Amino acid sequence: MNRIAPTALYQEVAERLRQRIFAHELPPGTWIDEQKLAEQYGISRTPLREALKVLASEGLVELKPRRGCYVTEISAQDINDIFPLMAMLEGRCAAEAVKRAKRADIEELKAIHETLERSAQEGKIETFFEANQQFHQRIQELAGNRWLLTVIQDLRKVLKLSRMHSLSIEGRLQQSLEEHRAIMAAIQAGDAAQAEKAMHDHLLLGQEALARIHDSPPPAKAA
Amino acid sequence: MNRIAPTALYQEVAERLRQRIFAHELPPGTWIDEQKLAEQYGISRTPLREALKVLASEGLVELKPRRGCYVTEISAQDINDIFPLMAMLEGRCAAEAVKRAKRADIEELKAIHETLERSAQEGKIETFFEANQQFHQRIQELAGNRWLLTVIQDLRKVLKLSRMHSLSIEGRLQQSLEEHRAIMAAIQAGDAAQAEKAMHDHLLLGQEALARIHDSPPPAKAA
DNA sequence: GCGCATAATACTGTATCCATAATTATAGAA
DNA sequence: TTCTATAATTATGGATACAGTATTATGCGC
Repeated sequence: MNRIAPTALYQEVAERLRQRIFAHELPPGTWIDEQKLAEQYGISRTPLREALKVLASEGLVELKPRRGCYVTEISAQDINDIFPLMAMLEGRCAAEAVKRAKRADIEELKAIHETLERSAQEGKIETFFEANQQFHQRIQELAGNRWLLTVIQDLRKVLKLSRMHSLSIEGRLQQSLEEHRAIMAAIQAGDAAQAEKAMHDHLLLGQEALARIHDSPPPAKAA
Repeated sequence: MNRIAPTALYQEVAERLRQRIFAHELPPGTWIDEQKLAEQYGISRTPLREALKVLASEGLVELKPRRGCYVTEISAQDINDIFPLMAMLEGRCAAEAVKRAKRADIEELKAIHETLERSAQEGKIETFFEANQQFHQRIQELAGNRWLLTVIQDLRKVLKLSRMHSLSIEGRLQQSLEEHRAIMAAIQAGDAAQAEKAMHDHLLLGQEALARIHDSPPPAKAA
């Protein structure tokens, strides 16, 4: 009698596949074996195929007619296209958020930011990532534009295809923290233009760090 | 032996449904009867359902579990969310296009613009719409950012759910033409910032016109 | 006469089955 | 030994059949 979550099977499957793709358990370029997967999940191919259609619309997989389904391989060009776009979009979010945020909203953001500071100091990478994600998402929600939110989330899904995405933060934790402070300060000051710029630059600096990593492969461990 | 276009059935079906939705032959809110449609197209429900999954990802229909599929009803709020977003995105396109355009590209744009002028003068609405569409699309392509293009096209699909979309141009043909002249002039002058602003304003003025139409229903005919 | 409950109908969601096309392997010829 | 052609195997795409749930209509009780 599960009244909530009347979610269809194909949606469940789509979500599970998303997680596996983001975790690079299914790396870019991988061929997706429908029969094996269906068997593995204990379902028929029908809902699985419907799930793949959804993932294809999201750009996570590519459906080649009569050739099967492959996890999308994202190019350096794609990364270079998406980051400036995200910088513009998230920048806009920050500006709108400042304009619309109530006192309580800012307090909430501040609390998330402090979690970020704390987890950075204590070296809790996992918590840091989570708080970082929350911080950005909360700002996007505060902007109050459903479609702006949708577009950003769609693009972020594509970015997650690249495992570098997370490395771009990990390698520059202190730097990232500084940028977050600037964003937070602008929001608290109610300065929309400054918040927009700070967020915009934050994203672009992330892209630059990522480009540096890309040039010199192993970032910290044995060279 | 059709070597090209090995397009799957579900894609064909998706495209036909898109056209019917955009033409308001299937108005927003309509329930989509899978069995009837499948019979009508002479296909089984399987590819039809796959097509519906794709349209749902595009936001053109809504899939309510165990309740069926309905054409998305777009709200005034959605319109107000999307237009400023499009203004920003198409503005960016214009700026990027100016930076990247070669001599020949500008000539091509100019040719399209002249078709626009001519069809406006001769009152050929259909041609005008087509040239208008081409003008915007060419600029977006010149920007050379695959993801920027994708995002804009996705949002435009949603806008097309509202039949007002076209009215917002028709009611202010001369005005729209003026704005296009400003855009074209900035591009020819190689002024990226000015092109961005002109394109941005062009979109926002379209939104305003649309809002005015919305307030006073019949725009030209008997009041 | 109105409201609620139960039953019947119809549609969605899933599974199984079949046909077609692609890929791979094997055999034969150069 | 290598390349090509043909055949076989395998996977994708589509159709049909079945099960479960929601909605609606009808009948009974208050």
